Amino acid sequence: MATIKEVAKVSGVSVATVSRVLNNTAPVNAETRKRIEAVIKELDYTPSMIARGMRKQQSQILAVIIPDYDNPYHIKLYKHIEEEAKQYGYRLILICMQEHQASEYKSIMELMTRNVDGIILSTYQGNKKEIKEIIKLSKSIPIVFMDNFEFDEEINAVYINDYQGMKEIIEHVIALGHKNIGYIDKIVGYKVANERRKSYEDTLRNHAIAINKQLIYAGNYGINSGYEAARYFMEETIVTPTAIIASNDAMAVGVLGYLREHGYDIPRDVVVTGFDDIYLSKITVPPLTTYRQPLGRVAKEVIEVLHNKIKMIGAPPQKRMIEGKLIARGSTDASCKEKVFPIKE
Amino acid sequence: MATIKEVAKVSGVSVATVSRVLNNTAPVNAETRKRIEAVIKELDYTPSMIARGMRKQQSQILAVIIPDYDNPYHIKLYKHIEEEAKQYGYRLILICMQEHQASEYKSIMELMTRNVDGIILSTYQGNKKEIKEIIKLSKSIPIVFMDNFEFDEEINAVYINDYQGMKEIIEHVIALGHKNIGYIDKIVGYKVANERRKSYEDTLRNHAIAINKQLIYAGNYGINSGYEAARYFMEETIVTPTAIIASNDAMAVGVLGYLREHGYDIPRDVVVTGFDDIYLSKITVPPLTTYRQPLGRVAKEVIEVLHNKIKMIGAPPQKRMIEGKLIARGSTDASCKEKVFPIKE
DNA sequence: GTGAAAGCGCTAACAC
DNA sequence: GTGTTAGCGCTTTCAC
Repeated sequence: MATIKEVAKVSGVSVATVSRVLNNTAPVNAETRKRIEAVIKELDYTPSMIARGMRKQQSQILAVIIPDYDNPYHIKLYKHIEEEAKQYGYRLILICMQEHQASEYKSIMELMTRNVDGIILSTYQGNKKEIKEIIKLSKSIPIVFMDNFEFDEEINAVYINDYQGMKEIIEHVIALGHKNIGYIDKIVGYKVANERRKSYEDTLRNHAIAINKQLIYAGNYGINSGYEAARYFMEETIVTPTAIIASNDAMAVGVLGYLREHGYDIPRDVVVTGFDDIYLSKITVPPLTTYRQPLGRVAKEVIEVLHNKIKMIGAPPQKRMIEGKLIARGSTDASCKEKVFPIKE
Repeated sequence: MATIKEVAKVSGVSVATVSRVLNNTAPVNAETRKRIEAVIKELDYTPSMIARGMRKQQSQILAVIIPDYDNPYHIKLYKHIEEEAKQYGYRLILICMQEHQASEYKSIMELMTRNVDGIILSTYQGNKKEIKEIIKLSKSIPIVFMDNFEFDEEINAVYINDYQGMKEIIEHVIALGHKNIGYIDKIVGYKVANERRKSYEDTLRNHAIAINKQLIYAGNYGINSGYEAARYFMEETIVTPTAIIASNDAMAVGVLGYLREHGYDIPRDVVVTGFDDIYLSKITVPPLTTYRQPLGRVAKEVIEVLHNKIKMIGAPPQKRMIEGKLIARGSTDASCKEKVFPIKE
């Protein structure tokens, strides 16, 4: 790999001048510029990002921290973030907490030693104490939270209107005539889980349906825990629900798995809903009613907020909430004949 | 972030000595070492990987290039690679070609400017000419190929025994009494596609079944193209196949989607098989017969080969082939009552 | 066993 | 409009 020095030598100028044409940071004689550009092409020179990063104390790399590779939701989010980040010239490091002994805090520290320019934190794993630490860290490195935060903290955050989303789902199910509505939660609830859960309870109450604690099951956002939840609802509760609301799609897939395995007809015997609208929700049998998160939009906001923060070190913290959309499919509505294939996006 | 200089100052030694205790690169007086270690802890100092990288001309970062985020196969592979890479202290950059206008070649060049230590190339996108270029690049940067190569090239490669895998699948289907066996290929065939296709043809021939070109459909490894293939087989071919062999799981999912949509009973009317054993293949209705790739093992070999190459710059190229395993499920065998949930791994 | 100093490839003052 | 130079944080000779 050629260096700036070689380019300078071959062009018969100083490295400063080469740097100037590279960065367009000061006027350069047109002739000289042309000559240098020719040499650059000739030597196939590309500036070392690492040296540049060393000098500028930044790397043009962002890190995305997610809790789980198996949930297509996170991968889809990552995909959109990557696409958006590219526009600004960032590369991404993907970190999954699931695998790591290390805490999110530790990971962020390590990322800082790599001069990562910013961090997108889309996890729901940390404990309160660690979140506090991370919020402190966010004074020294730009971080956008996508979960794991309280509204009153001074942080950057981009998130879906979970409350509204769950409200629409519950009202959809109530409108179908259901009263015994099981709910699958996430065990340790941070923002996402809290909002959805609160919405479930409020909406039931608003429709004069009493909340039955027995119809709330603590899952973990994985397929298996949805399966387990369905088993619990069908085999162990006093009142068997006729509707099962999973607080994400992956768990709903597990619910469908159990119900199918045990001969239930969906939606006749039981209706099922998810949340997120990952592509899985289209290929299940029947396809899943869910709440669509516009992840393209989310990613756009995330990168915008992060980039602002990176450019203007003192930029005020931003919180942006994004609306999703109820998607009714066969798991609640037998008459729904939405054409599933070809799957778009 | 504290620097080595501050540590040196506070400890009352030179940066060289601090560096020595950091890297254990020369004997240091026990007392001095202890003092320095205390200061390191006190200042919460961690060496800047970027400065270290600058100096040592390496970054402890590997890049993984995959063709597609939507196929869980690649994500699962990435997951295993990350886990393995961690043992050696590497971080990973994930690049998906699908999104990028840029070619694989361009991406690799860019990666080089970031001092990436090595590259894992698990794509099937490039054209012959570009592959040649990349093979040239592999002289200057360690690359492990997982597809897109010819056996006789002087490169590092880790791959599944695709030929054997497809052979087992086809023989399984033949044993079930099928003779009209449709096959869904990948359009531009590099190694993976070539091997599977060749195996399909050879195995048919070995069992005295004539190859019917009309029963071979060119897909693209995506769910939708499987759907399209099934439509083609069921609506357009003269002989309608009673078995559909998809050369990966994602396409098989699409096949199942079409067949279900049109009221076929699987496996009674048509049997379907995939390849890879991604988790999707367990949650389809019915679960999918497929060939399991031991990706943990694959990742281990990949990192081993790559790391050797990074450590010993002149290390001879290595090719490692790994065996998979036929997994028969409900899509070929109605009697198969494999318990799907909870999904393991 | 330890320190001084060069240098990795680049950018940005500062001179001219 | 261009060159010289310092320095980003680290490792690694080379002296002592």
